[in-house]
Amino acid sequence: MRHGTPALTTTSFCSVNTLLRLHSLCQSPTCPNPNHIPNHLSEFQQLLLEKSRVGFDKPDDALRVFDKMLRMKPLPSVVDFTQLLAALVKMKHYSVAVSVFSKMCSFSIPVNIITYSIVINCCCHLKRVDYGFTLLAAIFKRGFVPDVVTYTTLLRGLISQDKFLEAELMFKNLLKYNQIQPDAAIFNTIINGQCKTGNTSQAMMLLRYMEKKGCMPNVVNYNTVIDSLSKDRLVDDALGLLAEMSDKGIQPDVVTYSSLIQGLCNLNRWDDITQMLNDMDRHKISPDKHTYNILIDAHARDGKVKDAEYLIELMIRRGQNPDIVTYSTLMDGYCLRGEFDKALLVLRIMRNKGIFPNAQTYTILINGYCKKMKLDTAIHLLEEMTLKGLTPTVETYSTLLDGLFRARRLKEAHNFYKNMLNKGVRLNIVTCGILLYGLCWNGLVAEAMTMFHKMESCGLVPDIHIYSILIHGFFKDGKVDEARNLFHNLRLKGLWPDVISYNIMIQGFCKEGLLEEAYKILLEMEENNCLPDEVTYNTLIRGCFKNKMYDGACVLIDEMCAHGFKADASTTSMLFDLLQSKEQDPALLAMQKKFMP
DNA sequence: TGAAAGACCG
Repeated sequence: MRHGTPALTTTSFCSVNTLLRLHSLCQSPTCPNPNHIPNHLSEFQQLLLEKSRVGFDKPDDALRVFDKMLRMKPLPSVVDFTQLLAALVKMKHYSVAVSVFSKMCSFSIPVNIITYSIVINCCCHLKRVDYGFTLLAAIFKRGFVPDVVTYTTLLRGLISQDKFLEAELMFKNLLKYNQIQPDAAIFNTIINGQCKTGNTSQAMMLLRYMEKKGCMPNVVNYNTVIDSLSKDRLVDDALGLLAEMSDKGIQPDVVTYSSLIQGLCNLNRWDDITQMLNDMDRHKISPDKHTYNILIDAHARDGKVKDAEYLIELMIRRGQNPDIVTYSTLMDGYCLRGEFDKALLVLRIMRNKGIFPNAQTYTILINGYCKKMKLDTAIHLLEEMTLKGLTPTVETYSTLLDGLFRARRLKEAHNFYKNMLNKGVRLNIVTCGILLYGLCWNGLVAEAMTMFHKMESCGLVPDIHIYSILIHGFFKDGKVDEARNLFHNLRLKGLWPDVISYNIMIQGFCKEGLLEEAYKILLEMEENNCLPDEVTYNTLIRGCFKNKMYDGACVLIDEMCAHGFKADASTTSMLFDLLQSKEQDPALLAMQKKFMP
């Protein structure tokens, strides 16, 4: 079997890669003299260099280089042509790369497996993994042998198009039929796919498996799993993997620590975060832009905008430039506090720094105004962003739709929704959730059900959150049987209730005075390994109060405290009112002793 | 030989 075509050798051609390196060097601020052109280059090379200096980022320039290459004698090597393709890929001009490749084929320019792999990668980025497989067929037909990179690229393409199961099967077959010697990268592609499809535990198993197969996991493999565990709020498991890494002599890097810090931020474990930062310092790993952005986000979300501002100063002092994410995150923090003047100031600062707000930045701002019920300003911002040539995303429309529904501006919401469909915005599960919630919130449960069936027929698979919204809607409408049915059918749909849906059931039953059924839900949660949270207990306790079941409330309060939860504001005030009243129940008196010594 | 694939931020 041949391994590619022998390269045509040439010494006269200044490689595209070299050009690009020069190009980026000339663009970097540290370049001593951007106009300096070495004089030992040929006229043609200087021309190329000139081109690259003014900007090789227009695909036209690359095409001109390609035409020049075609006319050269001897013809540049397969490596040179491949480098041109790689350069186009680096600039994300995937479709141009594909057309250059097809031209190469029509001119019978030699190509090899690397050339093919690059083009397959382009197809995958263009969301046409099917073309990628057509190319794989061409590879076989021409007698080339796909290597592990070719397959990794295809697997990634499948996964990026939500075909993870196909990717997994293909990977298994590649191993089974010994088509590749798997490396850490291809394992990571699958591990990452499992993580992103919510199967972190399987990812962990694959991490173990690769080791058994003699492919030592590296820091990237660990980072992938650590990140996923952190996102699943299983930071302690992630910390366990960190310890394991050091046992195995695998050095953690800034990505490892950033993921862990992210996980700890979500749990507000500030002491542990400090310890991680100290650990990094000890290991001489400096926080990078991502790390700072994570910390800034955590502080901003927690309302600590002053600390967030300080962190931005700190990152600048440490040589990390704040980017659009940094500023957008800070803006989000201001919006959360309703400090819109400051949010708008950030927008101005960004522009002054030459960082232009994108659709997501506007969406954050629009979301902020919607959450504070300033719908008209939000709508105005939508117009502004469109005028600036930014295309609102499905998230932009969704947040506005949510605002309109909550403000009970139904007619506008309806028009807005139609408008959004006309613009060709593809609905996702989150938007559907917003629509269903909005309809239920306005007492339109029947419309919500119609919409629900419509979304199912469109191929959107409702998740537990969607069902929770509908169940909540039914309860709100007093339709207990419908709510109960929907809940009991969850298992038939292959879904497990989560703590939120259980809480909705408990709240619904309590509202209807069905305390026994509510309590049964609590038991069911424990059976299904879904631990009750503070909301669960508070809801049930308030239900007991309302139905004068003070003994039950007493027991539940003890149980809640034993789990480390506290009575929330509404439970406390309800208890306070009860104690003020004339009722003299022994259990009430006992509670009084407990709470008000 | 080279040139291609994998992890972290709104």
